[in-house]
Amino acid sequence: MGIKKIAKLADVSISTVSRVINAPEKVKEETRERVQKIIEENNYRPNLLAKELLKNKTNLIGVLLPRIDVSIFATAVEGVAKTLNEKGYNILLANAREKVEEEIKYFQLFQEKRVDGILFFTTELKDEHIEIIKKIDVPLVIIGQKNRRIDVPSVLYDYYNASKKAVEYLIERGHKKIAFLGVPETNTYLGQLSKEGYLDALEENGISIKKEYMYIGDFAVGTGYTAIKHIIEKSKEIPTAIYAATDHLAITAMHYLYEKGIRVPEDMSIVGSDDMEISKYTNPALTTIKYDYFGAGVQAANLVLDKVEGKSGVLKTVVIDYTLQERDSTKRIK
Amino acid sequence: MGIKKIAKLADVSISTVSRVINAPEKVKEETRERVQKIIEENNYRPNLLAKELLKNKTNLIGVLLPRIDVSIFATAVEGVAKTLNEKGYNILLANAREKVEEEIKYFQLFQEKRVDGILFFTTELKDEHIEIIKKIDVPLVIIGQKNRRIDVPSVLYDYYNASKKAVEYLIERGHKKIAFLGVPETNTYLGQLSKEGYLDALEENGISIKKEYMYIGDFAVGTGYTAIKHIIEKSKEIPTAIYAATDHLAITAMHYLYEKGIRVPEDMSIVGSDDMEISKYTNPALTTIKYDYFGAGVQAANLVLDKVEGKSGVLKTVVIDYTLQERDSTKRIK
DNA sequence: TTGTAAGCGTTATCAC
DNA sequence: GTGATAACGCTTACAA
Repeated sequence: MGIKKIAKLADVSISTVSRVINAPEKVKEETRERVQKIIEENNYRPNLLAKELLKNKTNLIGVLLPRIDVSIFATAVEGVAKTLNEKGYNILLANAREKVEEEIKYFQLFQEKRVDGILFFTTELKDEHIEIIKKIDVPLVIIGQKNRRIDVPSVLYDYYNASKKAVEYLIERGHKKIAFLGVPETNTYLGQLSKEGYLDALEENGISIKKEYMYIGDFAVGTGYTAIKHIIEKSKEIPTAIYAATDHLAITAMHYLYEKGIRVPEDMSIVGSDDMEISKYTNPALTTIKYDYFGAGVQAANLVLDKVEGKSGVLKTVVIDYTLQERDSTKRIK
Repeated sequence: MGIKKIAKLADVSISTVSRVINAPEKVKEETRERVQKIIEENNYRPNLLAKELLKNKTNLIGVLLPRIDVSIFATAVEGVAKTLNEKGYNILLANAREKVEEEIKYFQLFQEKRVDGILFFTTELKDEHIEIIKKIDVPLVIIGQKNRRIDVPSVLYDYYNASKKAVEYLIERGHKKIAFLGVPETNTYLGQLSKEGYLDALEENGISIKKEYMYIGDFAVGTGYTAIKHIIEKSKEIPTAIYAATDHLAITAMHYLYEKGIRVPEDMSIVGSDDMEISKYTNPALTTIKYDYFGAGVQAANLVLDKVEGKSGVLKTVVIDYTLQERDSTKRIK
């Protein structure tokens, strides 16, 4: 029992205690001090549940993501956390471990816990998602995907242009035999767009596309190793350059090249995508596309707060910019 | 308005609606189905705030950590999340961005939000922490530190023995000139213990300690680079091996060696500590100490749940084991 | 099998 | 300045 106990001890009504906490200026100094003292002596903390129930406002944002131990999500959440906390909101973290049923479960939970808004990080939008999202009337922002069947603000990465630019960068340096290490296309935005960027860059430069230079792996860390091994073993002509859709792919591919004595960048150029913290320190340092994941988190948080706080004219889709970080993993040839 | 609306629409009392949700077997099938249908038609979700207020139980665990975008924390949180979710608990995430005031603020918030338990990940226990922790009567588990002034269950990593073992491993391979790349000692457990392990290993093997072989950096990613640069430039005799207290230190040190044309392991052996996902793919693959961070999260979650659910005989301190992952970054000499 | 009503800990309205 | 009281949306005796 909280405020009632304090009221009794201080010999005032609960309204006065409430005022001491929320509007101290409305209470006579003497009373205020007496009540304040008792609050501190008893280490009293107001029960926010009661307040939240009454006000129908929790200052809680549900953050749903596939995994937290993947740096692109962790970094974005860092941006989310900073932004939300500055504005007095907190995070209900839901780690769905890449299971759709878990995600659905969490959408229910978010509603029952009466979160003020939802940030949904995902690599895939399935029918089940669409269906439940249509029903939810809590402010929602999706990060990493977009679907025309639902009208929800999104934060997206410019994977298409980034990939195209990365491949053009290699082409400008004389490369024509360029391998592509990708991720599954179920992941519309990264999987599909990075592949399209690669294909269009080749096409626009009059380079014919070779299926044997393309390998679609998954998100497991070691995939790049398998991918480039496969390409090198199966190709008649070994490529002179690699474009990898993630830095994990690039770094683990480099490890295979190292094992085989294929030197980077002398024998093989490589461009990654992500710019993980560690990519600056690979040997050689990896040239890669840098996305502002932290900034994406900040923007997503701001988008959802705008909706929560009823600001009109909310921007619907934010596209996160990219930059090419030139380092030492590519070489000009011919 | 929730349950009341449903009750009216179904022409039953709110208790019946409540029963349909919580104890359907107590309701006549016919009534149950009618109510259920109306619940679904209206997409009704019970308000957990009301229930939590009444029951004084939120099934929420406050997770306080310095940063989420550091793999050792993110991995541990993955373990925490899995364990908590399996048992029906959720995470209120508090990212304190390494500021003590923020941490204090979150301890307050946790109390006001009536979390059932708290998981406190930290690299440092200051007086302010001790003070507030003494006052809190919510079940609490500390991960990464221990202080004899407070009697709180802890999950610790066996940094001392792990470091000693890593250094002994180098000594067994003929190394006597071994550099140490450390982290600040304010971080009792990692900073101090890893240094002590290093010093004791040398001492017990009759190797004299050289100050010039030791460099205490910080947690920034690039520190290893600066550290080994400093040691190599200032030492009369260049060391033949390095033990680094984190993989970040090790990997960025390797990058410096690469730039200088110092070959690993031919000219310099190196052992790290953490076994990050990527460490298997450095060139050469990094020999390092592996800690089970995921398991630490699981154990911490279980500890706090045991306290929350009032199980007696709670284990007070859990020490997380380590293993040495032998890979290709060390060489036997002489 | 179902309904009534008290109570969880607050805030807010209105009176004194 | 201060106090009584209704209300927030639920669960749970207890009564019917």
